[in-house]
Amino acid sequence: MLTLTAIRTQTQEIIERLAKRGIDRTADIQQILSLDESKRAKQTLLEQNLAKGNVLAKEIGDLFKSGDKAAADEKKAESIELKEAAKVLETELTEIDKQLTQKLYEIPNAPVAKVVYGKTPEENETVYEWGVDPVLPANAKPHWELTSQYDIIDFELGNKITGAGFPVYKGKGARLQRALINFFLDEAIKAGYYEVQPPILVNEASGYGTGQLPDKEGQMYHDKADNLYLIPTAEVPITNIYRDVILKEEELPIRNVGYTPCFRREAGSYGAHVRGLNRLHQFDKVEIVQIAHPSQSYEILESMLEHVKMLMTKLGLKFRILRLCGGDMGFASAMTYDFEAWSGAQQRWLEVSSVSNFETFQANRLKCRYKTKDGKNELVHTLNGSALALPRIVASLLENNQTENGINMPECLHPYLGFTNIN
RNA sequence: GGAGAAAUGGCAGAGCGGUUGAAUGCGGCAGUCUUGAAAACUGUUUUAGUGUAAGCUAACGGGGGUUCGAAUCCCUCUUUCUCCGCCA
Repeated sequence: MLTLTAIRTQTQEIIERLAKRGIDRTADIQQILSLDESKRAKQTLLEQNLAKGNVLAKEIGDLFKSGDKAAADEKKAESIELKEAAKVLETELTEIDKQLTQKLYEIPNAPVAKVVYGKTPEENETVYEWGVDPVLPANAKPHWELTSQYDIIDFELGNKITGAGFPVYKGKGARLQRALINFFLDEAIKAGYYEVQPPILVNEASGYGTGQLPDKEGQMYHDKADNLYLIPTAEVPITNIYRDVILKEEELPIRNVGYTPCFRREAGSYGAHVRGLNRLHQFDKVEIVQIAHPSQSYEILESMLEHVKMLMTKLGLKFRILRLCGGDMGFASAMTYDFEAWSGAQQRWLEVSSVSNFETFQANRLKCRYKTKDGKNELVHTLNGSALALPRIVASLLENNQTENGINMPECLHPYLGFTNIN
């Protein structure tokens, strides 16, 4: 969530930046400011009351020691009165605070200067493009036909075992998954990331920490018996490692990478554009996460883009990078770049990675700070990106590399695959 | 899953109803000494809110309660440890 300090000191700027998402939050911001004001007023009253109570309690203690019971009892009565008043104040304060927090949770992050105004994906800016159109055979097929032709991914079998969106990877299909995961992890480690293997179920606090809750409650699978959520991305557990943590300034930046399966309910999406691997309920992803000094976070965002670019280039997939417009950005992000791979047979771009800087938005909820040299605690910036998500990479690889004699695998995967061609 | 014990500052570890934000040790930081370092000695060392500041308030795993007053008593949840059971 946005910090109260920012809302208080840069009110107008925040409103203008939020407007880039195509929303007007002026009224909400004003309400937050007035709630904040009445909260502080109430708090001052309560604290004055408590201070009096503390003095009284001490006096009563002293009177008891000196044996002056009558005087002590008199003060006791006064103390009880104070306490009742305090109880009322406290209830009021809690109520105001609840409203304030609720309001703060509802405000998305404010896009930074570079982000353009826009409401739809069409308004995203293309900032980079690489690769050439694949040359496909005359009867080129979309991946969902290729996967059944070569029997490497079985959607029907997944339907039987679990349901739609839970495919079974078979034979070379399964090995391709494993190869990609290992390739992505190894490349990240080479680039200086530290591998972690986090839990794939998280508690409620973690969901709030990275902003999935309360915003995207319905998008996560929820185990009600134990109140745990299946992660929609490794970002959640990996970033939450740093919840309630105060880091040393020299520890920054922290660079973590992790592979996990990801689970998304994707409620309400149907149709041809979500066919095959285009949208799944369970998929695999290697995620890079950085905890950064605020002065370095945009430099780091660039370096993360470079890393993903390198992966795409090695895989030989034609791709482009979009800087998302305000309206297309995720709730918690201050700036996001999407990578899209070209899908030759579908003749469309498929989103394969999303790299974002959240600035202090997550850190504020997580209470992740670093200690400056003069001993002050400041919020860190958090960043993350897919490097990469598998299904659409697989879709593009299969479609773009299909030939009359099978599907050729890119060279970078050969050592991981143990074969060079799916036929 | 059953039985028992426990949870205190960066760490170890006292305190078990009267001022305790918390003894002591270690670690960290600053200084004295030293050519420098070590040792020794001295000082300092949690966080959040509020306030221009002095200060005030809150926090001893989380939540609730008893009391004029709770780290200390009670309830509850969570976690950890020991023993038993089960088990990849």
